Amino acid sequence: MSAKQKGNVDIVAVAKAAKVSPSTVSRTFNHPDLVSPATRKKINRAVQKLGYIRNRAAQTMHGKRSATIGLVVPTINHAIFAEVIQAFSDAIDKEGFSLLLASHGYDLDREYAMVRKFLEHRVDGVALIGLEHSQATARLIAQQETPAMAIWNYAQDAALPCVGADNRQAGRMAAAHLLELGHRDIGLIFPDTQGNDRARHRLSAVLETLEAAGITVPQDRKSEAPYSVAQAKQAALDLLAGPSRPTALLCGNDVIAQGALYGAQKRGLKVPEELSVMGIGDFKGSADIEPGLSTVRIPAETIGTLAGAEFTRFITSDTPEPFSLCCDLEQIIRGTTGPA
Amino acid sequence: MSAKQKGNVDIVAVAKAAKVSPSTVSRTFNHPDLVSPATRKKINRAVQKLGYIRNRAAQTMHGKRSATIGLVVPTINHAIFAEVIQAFSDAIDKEGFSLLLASHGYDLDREYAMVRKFLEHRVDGVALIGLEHSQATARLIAQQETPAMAIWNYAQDAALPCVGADNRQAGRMAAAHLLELGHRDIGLIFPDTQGNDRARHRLSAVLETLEAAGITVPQDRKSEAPYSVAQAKQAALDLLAGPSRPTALLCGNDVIAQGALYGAQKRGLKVPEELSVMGIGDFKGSADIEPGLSTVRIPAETIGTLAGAEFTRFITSDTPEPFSLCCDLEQIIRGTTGPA
DNA sequence: AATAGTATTGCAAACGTTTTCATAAACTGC
DNA sequence: GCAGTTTATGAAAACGTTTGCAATACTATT
Repeated sequence: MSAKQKGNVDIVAVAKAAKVSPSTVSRTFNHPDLVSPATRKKINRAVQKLGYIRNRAAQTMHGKRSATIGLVVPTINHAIFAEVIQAFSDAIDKEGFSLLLASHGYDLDREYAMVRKFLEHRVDGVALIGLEHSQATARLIAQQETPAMAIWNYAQDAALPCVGADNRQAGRMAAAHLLELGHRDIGLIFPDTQGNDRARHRLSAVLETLEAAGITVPQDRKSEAPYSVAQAKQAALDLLAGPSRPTALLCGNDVIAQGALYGAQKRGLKVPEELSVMGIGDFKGSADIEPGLSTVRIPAETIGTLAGAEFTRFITSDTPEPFSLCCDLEQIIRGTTGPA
Repeated sequence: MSAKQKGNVDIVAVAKAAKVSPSTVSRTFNHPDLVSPATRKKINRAVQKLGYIRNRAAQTMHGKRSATIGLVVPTINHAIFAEVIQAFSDAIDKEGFSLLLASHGYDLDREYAMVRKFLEHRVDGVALIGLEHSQATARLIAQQETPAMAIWNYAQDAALPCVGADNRQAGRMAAAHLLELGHRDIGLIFPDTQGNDRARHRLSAVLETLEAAGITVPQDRKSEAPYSVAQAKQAALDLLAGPSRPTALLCGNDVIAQGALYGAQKRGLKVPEELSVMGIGDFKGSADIEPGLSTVRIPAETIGTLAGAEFTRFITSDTPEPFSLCCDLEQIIRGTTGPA
């Protein structure tokens, strides 16, 4: 029927119940074609009866893959990463891998600690967000010879295989859109770029693009806010408080843009007539805000799925070749941007 | 200095380098007080030099804890669960545990598969969302004697230790608020309650509360939408299309409420003057929408943190006693609800 | 200086698998 | 029937730890 006495149902208990050797049981799981159908049936019955569950730890110890992949993200609680995590998780699950997840709160030393923790668990691979990591982290994964990859950023000369998008390009596209609409007095709300190469690349590309158009953004048009709707809203309120106000706000990502939009609405400003708001990211939900958020689409789900698929392929391949994928960006023009 | 030849730096390599026995090395990690400071120093130097990283799989196999906890959620890509996951992850990380995460997309059979997968990895505990699970899942964890807990729901007579809130109470509070404001024609937008006891409890409590006030909600005032802003928006548009429209919308959670709000705005309705919108959950961001969303606060972060803390305590305790915590709900009245 | 106790270390068995090698049995084709 | 294959199984070593037990070295007590 079911539940046998103790909890120690192992492969030899199954073997005994099926009157075969442990080796045969193991083979039934790993190379079913090598064991006769009759024996297989006997064994499966025993497995059922005893409620046997394979012990991955033991397999791992033997040198087989652990069938786990570690993913270290800055934060889970964040529209954009949640979406990649979901997609990545689904993709590797499809290949039989389990996801070990940790977050470091944008602290590269904690990132190192998390990677280390995962290596203790002998993950088959470590995936990180972005391409900026501490020396120690790089050394660790190199030395350990554990497959590693970067998600979210793409760069030709990246030290790690990566699947992501070009954040500089994203910054350029966002700025270009506002320039095309004739805006010349543009406010910027970006997060702290320390340890966040995504934000840094976007910001520098934005500034370069504007400069190329002859625009230098004065200090009082630059504001810093973390990826929080509430704090971005406050930052926007401040930016829009002065006697003169910008005609457009370019935001580090859609969360900030959403906050900025609420801030503008609170100030009673008509968007996009009196103020344009431009985001970057195109998060789930950005399309549904009223008015719909203009932004640069970074295909989070695609990136997550692709990353998971490529990484598992890389890990399971006998002849692994490095990979790198650059996902296309897209200007999404909705209702928050209009002519200056 | 660093990187030794192969990748096979194990405890005996360290032992050799430090000229002690493997047992002593092991003890240095697990019972440092049992080994002399001098020896410890020698060993630590060897560890540094060789870049040794403990092998959890081997420890696990020996019968020690795996130091992993499996968390199975309906979906990651979602405001509300992202928040609990984050809090739970942080809480167990603080106790040295790693998080194995999987999602099942509201499919209880897939949930079973995920739990099984985790048991193969010999997680020290399995945490599930909600109290509704398949028979097979229950049997599995019972038989395996793996600690298990439920997050998000609370019920006195729960089969599992749980940390969460009373979703019926949440439904009652939401309905009560609208009744107090004098609403009698109330539209409902809820997700499919199949395999989702949170939603089911909320909905039934809402209906009971309304009925107790003499109100029966006609079929054409009930709408179904998944937890998606876009689809909820559509559902709201439909509900508000008829010749007569409800004076209030009560939504299954804040994501739906957000969609409903956008739908109302799109219809050109003034909220809360012409239509009240009530949510449940108080997700991150609900406070910042314009106008701020009225809702019933379910303290996701608190729940996650508490759940993580209680669970690890339970797992590591020599004399584990079952636990259960009911987190308080709170009516949060913001700008989307007003008198009928 | 002998004894008892304590602190430190090593030996070896155990944990649950997988896999190499060897063996036995069952087929080939003549 | 017989050598040569092929197929199915088992025995045993290996993976990297932890820990109970035994052995040794040191300390304090008389």
